[in-house]
Amino acid sequence: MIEQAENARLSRRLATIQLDSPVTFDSETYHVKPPHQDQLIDLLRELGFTTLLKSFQPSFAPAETNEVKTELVQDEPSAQKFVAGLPKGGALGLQCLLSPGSSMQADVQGIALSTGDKTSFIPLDVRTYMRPITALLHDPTRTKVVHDLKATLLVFHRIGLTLAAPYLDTMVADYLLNPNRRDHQLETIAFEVLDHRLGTGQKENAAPQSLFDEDTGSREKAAEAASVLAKLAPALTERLSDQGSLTLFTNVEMPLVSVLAEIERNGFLLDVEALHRLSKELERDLDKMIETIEGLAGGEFNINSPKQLATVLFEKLGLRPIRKTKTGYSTDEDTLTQLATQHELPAQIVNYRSLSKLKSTYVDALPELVNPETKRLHTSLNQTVAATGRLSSTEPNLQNIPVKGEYGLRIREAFIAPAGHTLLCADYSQVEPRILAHLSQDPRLLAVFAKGEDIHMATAMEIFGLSASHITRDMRRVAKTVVFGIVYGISPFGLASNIGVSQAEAKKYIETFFEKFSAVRALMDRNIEEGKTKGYTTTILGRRRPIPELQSGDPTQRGFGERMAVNSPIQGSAADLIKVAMIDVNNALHHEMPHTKMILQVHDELIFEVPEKELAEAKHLVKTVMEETGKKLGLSVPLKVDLGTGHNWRVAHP
DNA sequence: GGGACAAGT
DNA sequence: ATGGGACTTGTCCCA
Repeated sequence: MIEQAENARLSRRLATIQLDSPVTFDSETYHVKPPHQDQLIDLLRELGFTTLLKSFQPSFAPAETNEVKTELVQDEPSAQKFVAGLPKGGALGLQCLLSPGSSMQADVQGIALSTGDKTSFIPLDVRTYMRPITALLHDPTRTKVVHDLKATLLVFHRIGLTLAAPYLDTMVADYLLNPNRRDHQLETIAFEVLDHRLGTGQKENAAPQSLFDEDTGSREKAAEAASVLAKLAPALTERLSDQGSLTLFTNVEMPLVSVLAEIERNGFLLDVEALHRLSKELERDLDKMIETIEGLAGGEFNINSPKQLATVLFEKLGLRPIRKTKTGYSTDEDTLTQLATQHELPAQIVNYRSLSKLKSTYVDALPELVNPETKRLHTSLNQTVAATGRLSSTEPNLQNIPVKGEYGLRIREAFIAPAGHTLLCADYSQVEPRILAHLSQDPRLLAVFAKGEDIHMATAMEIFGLSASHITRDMRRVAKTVVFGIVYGISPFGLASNIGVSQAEAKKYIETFFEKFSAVRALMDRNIEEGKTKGYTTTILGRRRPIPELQSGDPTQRGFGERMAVNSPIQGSAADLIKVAMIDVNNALHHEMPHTKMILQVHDELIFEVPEKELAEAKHLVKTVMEETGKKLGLSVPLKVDLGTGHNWRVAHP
């Protein structure tokens, strides 16, 4: 509308202007036309513009309806009739209908079950008719197809229901098929795989039907989802099989789901009182620091605002900016450390920032997340976020609890074991370098690990060409950083800024490393080459990661892609490995020591809560099973697990 | 809602 | 002339 008025105005104006060049103006050309629906939807989905996609979806609602014919089951005979009428075995779609509210507190109002052509909805207010249904939920010949299985398992557990394997979680399946995507919603998958527009089945303001007397729309929606789930199963299975990920999916990712649910349910005990005391202490320290800082700055300002800080540093105090961000001058730690030579203020800011971070993110935030019923901290371990195959942790993120600095360690101290129990931390020692050795088959690296030598010492000896007795702590530190850099896809610049040497010096280290461990260079070249020709990289268990950046014309983008191509197989294989270990350890614990509970995974580390009496036994079991995982997966190097124990995470950390 | 920054592996 | 380590999540500021 606005465009039209604008166009008309413009046409009139142009008509009054004498033009020298023969430009024709046709205002029609400038009219905004409706988008090319299908192309737009495809593009938005490909780019992961979920919110935009949703905003477009309603206007594209197709004329046809996806309504699913559904039986309502609310007594034993009808339950029996439904179950008896189902074809034997195969996929059973399951969708819970939750009461409104957060997933942790929500109640199950009912469940929809479907084989694809037969669908039923079972309200869960009365339980007398549940027997045939629970038999169905435990039928080992039926694959339970669920979207976000972990959430379903958690909710089921709360209401005393169980769901037996085998499972097919469509969310996780889609993650293995498209690990770069952030969005793995059922709606998106259904549309892409089945061309089915979910949620269009129910009409707006549908009149209540006699069959579904309450909340008709939601019940229909659950039924439709269940039916779609059943239909997705064969298609997703085929896709996974085609890309060589079906074994990973079936033998690792699916069994892992219930392990993760269990970890989340177990939770971590937190010493809230200790954190409260720490908070007071930090507050005092921070107040003092604010005074000092404002004294040095010559006035009040918001230290938490990088923008205001930049004004103080670079305008008021006239310090020379080191580098720019998109929006202004950078004030990150690296910059401030450099500025520290010119003025007292920057060092104070660095200090203030680190304490302020600890206080707001951990000390004050963690107690708020303690579940009032269990009195414990229940993180969410997400299986479908990290593109490399790692897990991620949210609400709270327990994978980035501080480990450095006095205050950082005091925070770890607040993660405790209950009376009569102790924490057991089991840490894979240098998994990534070991995987590097395995993937590259570099003879020197293999030898180092076979002999159980110190990898960083060994590389230091090679890089500097010295015998063990001549390697200083600093040389070992440099070697360690070089190995890390190699794993991440190194550049001389990155390494140089990391170890504080010149770029030329860093380049020399890298070159020497590659001379001594030439199979490692060959591996990287191979990873990049494979990424370029196939479009994706793979891990030891066949996990894929597409790297479209490798095809980019932009050298920066391509460089980025090359580093991902180097890092993803290593980081991803490490993720594969620990996932297998988690499943095996959990199984062993269930069989042999049911009172020892796994309570967290932090990428290469597993944490357990153990009754003190079982500690010796648990240590042995955990270490053995974790180290056996390497042999099980055919690794060319032994795996080493370090153990630590104690009543809090600080002392238990190896 | 995006950017800057900082915490972890 | 400037920029090149991977993967995350949470907090804060600011438009």
